[in-house]
Amino acid sequence: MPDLDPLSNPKTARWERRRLEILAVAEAVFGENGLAGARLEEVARRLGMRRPSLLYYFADKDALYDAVFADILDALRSRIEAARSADDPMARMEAIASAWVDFLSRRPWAARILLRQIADELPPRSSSVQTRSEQILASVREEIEEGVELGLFKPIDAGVFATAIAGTSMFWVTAQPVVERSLGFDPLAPESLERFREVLVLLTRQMLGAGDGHSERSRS
Amino acid sequence: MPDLDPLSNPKTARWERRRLEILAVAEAVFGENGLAGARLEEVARRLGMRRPSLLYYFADKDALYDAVFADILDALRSRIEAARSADDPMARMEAIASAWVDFLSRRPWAARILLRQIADELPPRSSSVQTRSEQILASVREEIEEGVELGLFKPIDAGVFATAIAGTSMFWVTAQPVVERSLGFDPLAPESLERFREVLVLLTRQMLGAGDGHSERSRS
DNA sequence: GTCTATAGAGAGATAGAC
DNA sequence: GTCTATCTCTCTATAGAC
Repeated sequence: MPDLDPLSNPKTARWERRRLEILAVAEAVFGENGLAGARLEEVARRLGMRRPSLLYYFADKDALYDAVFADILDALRSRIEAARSADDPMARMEAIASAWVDFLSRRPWAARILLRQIADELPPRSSSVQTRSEQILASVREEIEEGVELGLFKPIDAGVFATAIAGTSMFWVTAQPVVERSLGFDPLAPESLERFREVLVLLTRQMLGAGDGHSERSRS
Repeated sequence: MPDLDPLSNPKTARWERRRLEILAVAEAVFGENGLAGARLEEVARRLGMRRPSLLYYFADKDALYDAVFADILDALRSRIEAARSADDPMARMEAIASAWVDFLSRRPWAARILLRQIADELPPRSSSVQTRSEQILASVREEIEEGVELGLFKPIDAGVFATAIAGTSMFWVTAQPVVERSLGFDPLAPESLERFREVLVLLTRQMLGAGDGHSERSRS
């Protein structure tokens, strides 16, 4: 990330502001089209500037994408950390699950970018990105391990849990146009989101072992 | 789909065989790179032929992609239809959920292609593709509605259910490299898949309202 | 059917004026 | 800082020989 040098210069405030404007627009364009499909021309157009001007702020297309992605992960991480303030472990896990839906539904382009990142299977583009992803995963794992140690959670694999919550949420938010067309309702409407959040919380409790009150050893 | 004319010609058998070979390779290349990122050069290379030869079988890149996608949906649909043969409604729903994981885990490139298709938010590329998607969704909805009418299922929205099952499964299969690196296990290993399938079946029962044997009208 | 050769269209990146 | 002009590369698609 050659653009992150904290120059601590004069005029840096205006530069930083412009940078953030570009990031916001780029998030939408990358979200709509993916990295390969996105056009710098389109980013510039929406900002009312010309293509080469973008490259004054970001070294190249990849650097711009990396900055967008890092920004998404930072925001996500801070949401998740905030959700960890609840008192008991199960409430924390439910809050984490809710934080996911909240974040993704308010920032749907981010959901698409994350989804494509998974689908592209690429190793994270930069080590800073990798670090951020791992921090988020580590938080979730820590919470689960704590609950397990306290005897409150089933020893469910953290990977299974995180995949189920993250995958369902991302898919829910992202599938909006398809679902809306096929089934005649809008997954991002407040009622739909609320219903979905309930399902997700149920899913969380189910996976972690606290059902509706009855635990279940009756199967397996 | 200009390639689908059932010419019923002589020599058509060989032509059809070659077509299927190309489709299989193209599925992998599109799965790895996405539509925009895939290179026809790479498809041709893996087949030991040259780029223009591909265009003898498929009009252009988009037509090739559409054929790959249609093939995936056809295979998926026949799996799901097969899963509907079980006796009671809940067993059918569990079989459908299992069919998803089975299909996706055996055909991981298809999972990526489906995932990107969702992320790309595009209207289906051709009407035949749209028809196929809707048939699959309709099957799931029918099953749910039947169970609801019989009083066996909660009146859960079909969209919520399908999204949760499909999203979790696709994400599980696709996130393989990321999860493997971060958490130290392979989501496609048989044991992992089995564990995941159990979670998915639990999730199915939970969402549809049949817990561990106790149905609950106690809610709503 | 498959090839070589090539046309043609984008798109990213750079040079350099203002 | 932002622009115009342009270079260069990559990839698709076509023409036409064999």
